[in-house]
Amino acid sequence: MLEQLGSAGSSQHTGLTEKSHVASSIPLPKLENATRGKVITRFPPEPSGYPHIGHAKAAIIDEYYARMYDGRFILRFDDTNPLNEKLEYYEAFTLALEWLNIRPDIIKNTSDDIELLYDYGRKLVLNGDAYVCTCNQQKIHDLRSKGIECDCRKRPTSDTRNIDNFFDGRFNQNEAIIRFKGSMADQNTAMRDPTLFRIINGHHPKLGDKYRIWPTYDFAAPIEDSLDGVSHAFRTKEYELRNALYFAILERLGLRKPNMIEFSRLEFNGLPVSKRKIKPLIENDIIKSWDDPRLPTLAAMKRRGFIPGAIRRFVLSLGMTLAETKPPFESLEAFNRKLIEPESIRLFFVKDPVEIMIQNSSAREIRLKNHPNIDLGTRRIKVSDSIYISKEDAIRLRAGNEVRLIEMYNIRIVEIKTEGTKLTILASWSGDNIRPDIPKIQWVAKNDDRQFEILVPKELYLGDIYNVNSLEVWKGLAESYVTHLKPDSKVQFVRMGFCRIEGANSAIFTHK
RNA sequence: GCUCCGGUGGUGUAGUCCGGUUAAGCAUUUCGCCCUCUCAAGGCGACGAUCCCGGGUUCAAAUCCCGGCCGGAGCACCA
Repeated sequence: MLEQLGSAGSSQHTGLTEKSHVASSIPLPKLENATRGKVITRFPPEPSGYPHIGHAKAAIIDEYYARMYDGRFILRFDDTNPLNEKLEYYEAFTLALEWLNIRPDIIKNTSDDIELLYDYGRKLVLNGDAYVCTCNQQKIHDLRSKGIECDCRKRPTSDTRNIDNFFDGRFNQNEAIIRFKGSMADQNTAMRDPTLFRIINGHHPKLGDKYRIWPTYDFAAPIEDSLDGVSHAFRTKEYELRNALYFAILERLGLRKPNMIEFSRLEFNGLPVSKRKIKPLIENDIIKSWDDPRLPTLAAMKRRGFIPGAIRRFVLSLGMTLAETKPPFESLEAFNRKLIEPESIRLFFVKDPVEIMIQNSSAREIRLKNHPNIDLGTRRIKVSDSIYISKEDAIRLRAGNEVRLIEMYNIRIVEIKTEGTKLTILASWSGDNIRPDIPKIQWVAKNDDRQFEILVPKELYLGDIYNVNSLEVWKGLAESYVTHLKPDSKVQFVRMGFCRIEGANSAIFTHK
C-alpha cells in the first residue's frame, strides 16, 4: 500500500477548470484542485487482454497530468477476477507502456491489497453498510429491477454469523455475496445494493489458489484510489453512473475522496476495440496473432509503423471531451507521417513488375539519394539494359510516350508487347535531363531486384461485418538495398507510401 | 422502459461554467498554387458551421432558462 496523501479535494464530481489564457500552449485543460507536486494519477487496466489504442488514450492522459503537475503516475493492475487475468497480459501492458515512453513511478496490483480490501469489507458489514446476501442471482436481479429489498438485507447487523462464514470460506461459489447497502429504490441502478465481494474458484496469476473471495471493481477501485493517494482519477464515461457508488463507499468508510473525471472512449470507424469483436477473430484463427496489423492493439500499431510520439500527439489532440465520436484515423496518420517523414529513406518498389528493355542505354552505376531534401545518405545501383516498372504504370504507357525513370534518365516507349497476360516493353534512352513535363516513375534494375511483398491492412470491419479483404498483399520487386535495412525501419516506397520493414523481403504498409 | 451523459464546418476538437472586442480558432480531409527527379514533407490559399431544433430572458446567446428531437451509456456474483 502507498502512503496516503492529504485531502486532494472532496467534491463529488469536479470536472476540469476552464481553459485559461495560457491554455493555448497546453493541449489539455488544467485540472481543478490540482497543486504542483501533489497530483497523483493512475492507469488501472485489468490484465485480461492486450492493450489497445483505447488504453493508450487513458494511459497518456493519466501520465500527461501527472507530469504536468510534477506529480506521480501509478500503473495499477486491477486484477480482481482470477477468471480473466493472465500473466501474459500483465506483461503486455508493461511492454506497451514502455513502448509509449510512459514510465510509471509505481507499479502495483489491486490483488496485492486483497487482505486489506477484506478488512474494509468486514468493516462495512459490521457497520451495517453492507451485508451478506444468499439470494440466488435471478432473485437478486428481479428485486433489483423492482427496487425491492431482500430478507438478507433486513437481518440485524448484530447477527455476524454470515459475515464470519463468508470470510472464513464456508460458502461456495454462487452461494453468497457481500452487497453494499445502497438504496434499492434509487433511480441510479448502480446504487441498488451492488456486489462488493463474490466467491470465485479460479487460479489467479499472482496469488494462485490461496483466495476464493474477490472484491469487485466497484469496491476495489475507490479504495485503491483513495489509499494510493490518487488525487485525480480518470475513467471513461460509461462509468459515470458509478460515481455515486464510488463516493458512497469512500464516505461510509471515512476515506479521502479523489477528484473524478471522465472522458470518452477512443475507437475508430472500421477498427473496433471491443473484445467482443476482436477475440472471435483470434479464436477462430481468422487472425493469427495479437499484433496482426489490422488490429487496434498497440502491438499491432507498432508493427504497422506507428510511433509513440504520433499516438501521443493524436490522443492529446482529442481533448477531454465527453462527446462520443469516432475520430478520423487519417488524423493519426497525419501525425505519424510528419514524424517519420524526415527519417524515412526513399526506396523503389514496383508492384506487379513489368520488364522494360532499353535499347540504346549503356550499363551504368547510378547513385540515388535516400531522401529528397534531408541528408540520409545515398545508395548505388548497377543498371543494365533491363529494368522493371510497376504494372499500374506500365498499362498507362503508349508507344511514343516519354517518361522519366526517377533519379536516372528519360526513356521513350518504342513498343508494347503482350503475350497472354505478360507485358513486355521496349524503350529507348531519350535524355538525361530532368524534364518537368513528363511523368516520373520508380523502377527497379534487373539483377538488383529482390522479391518483396507489402502487407496492406484495410478496415477490419465494414459496419458490423468482418471485412474478408481486410489484408491486401502487394507482391513485387524492391531494390536489393531493402535487404540491408533493419527490421522496424521506416521507409517510404516512392509513390506508394510509408512502410515499416518487417524482414528482408516484407514490409507493412503504414499509410500513404 | 427508467436514469444519466452528450449534440460546434465531411471528420475530430477550441470556445460554453463568468453571454458581447471572433457570427466562430486549430487540426484533419478535399481542391488549387509554390517548391520538388514521388501521389511524401514543407510554404501559401480555397471550399466548408444560420454553433441539433423551437421558444424565452437580454441592448446582446454557440454561451443563461424552458420544451423537443437525435445519439450514446448504465441497469452483472466483468472491468
